[in-house]
Amino acid sequence: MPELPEVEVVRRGLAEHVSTRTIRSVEVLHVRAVRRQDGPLDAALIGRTVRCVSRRGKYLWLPLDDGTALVAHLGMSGQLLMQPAAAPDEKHLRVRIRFDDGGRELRFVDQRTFGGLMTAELVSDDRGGRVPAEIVHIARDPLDPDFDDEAFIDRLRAKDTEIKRALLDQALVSGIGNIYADESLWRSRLHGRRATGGISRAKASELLGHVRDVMTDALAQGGTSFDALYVNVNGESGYFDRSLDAYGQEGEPCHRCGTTIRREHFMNRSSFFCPRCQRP
DNA sequence: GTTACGACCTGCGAGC
DNA sequence: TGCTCGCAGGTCGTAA
Repeated sequence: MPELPEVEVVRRGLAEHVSTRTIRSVEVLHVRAVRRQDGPLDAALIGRTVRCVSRRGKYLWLPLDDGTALVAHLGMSGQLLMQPAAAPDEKHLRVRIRFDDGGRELRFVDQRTFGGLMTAELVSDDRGGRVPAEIVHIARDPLDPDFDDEAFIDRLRAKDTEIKRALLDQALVSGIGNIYADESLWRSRLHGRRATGGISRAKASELLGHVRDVMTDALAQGGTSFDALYVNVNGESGYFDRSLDAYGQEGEPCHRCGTTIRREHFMNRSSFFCPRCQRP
């Protein structure tokens, strides 16, 4: 489950490998990987030069020299790999992009096909930055220098829903998935089913601080990897899974109070929490 | 306008 | 050994 730290690891790796390179060919091996693309992907990309690599939340995009961008979302199992042309194809290779310098090619590999690539026009956001039109509804993420803490707290407390549901709402705050939602709530001693309206400003601010901390910690360790699905552009795994306090810890003692961590179903997924530290 | 929920998809492990 | 079923979960479309 690539969340913000994992996507940022990928962005940094891509930036080293694709900036200023010109696309020579595009090969789509699975149509579902380009289901959100309007028109042929190759026609939109061939001959275009990549300027840099940008990110908002879990979305990555490569601004191109014609004012458009190649947008990527990794979904649950997507990988963007830089591979030598001679390297054997991955089992779940979906899209291959070659560059005119003949160097390493960019491969989009995705087992569960929840991720995908598309091109989009770049439009201005609320601060004058340029973002793909398809993702203007995605909120800034907590590591974005322009993230507005006070506005987030206001909108969070104004919502009529549960706190974990709000954390996973990418239109409110982006980049948080199931893993870091559970970790942030554990650090904040909040149960995910707590009503957003009942959260004080101070508690909401504390929660936001923990969201930032857990993401920063994960980023420093190369992200969270449970298996070979979650890797950087060189196919290497991160180590943050060894630092998790709640997610995946069902049956283990809470690192704070020793109470057994429990799991419950919530929003068609699993939530992990300490029943003593995080009371509903 | 806001919220909730089902569908999408594939590989793996458990159970029979 | 082989089959079935549940589980993992991010995003979007639709219903309420």
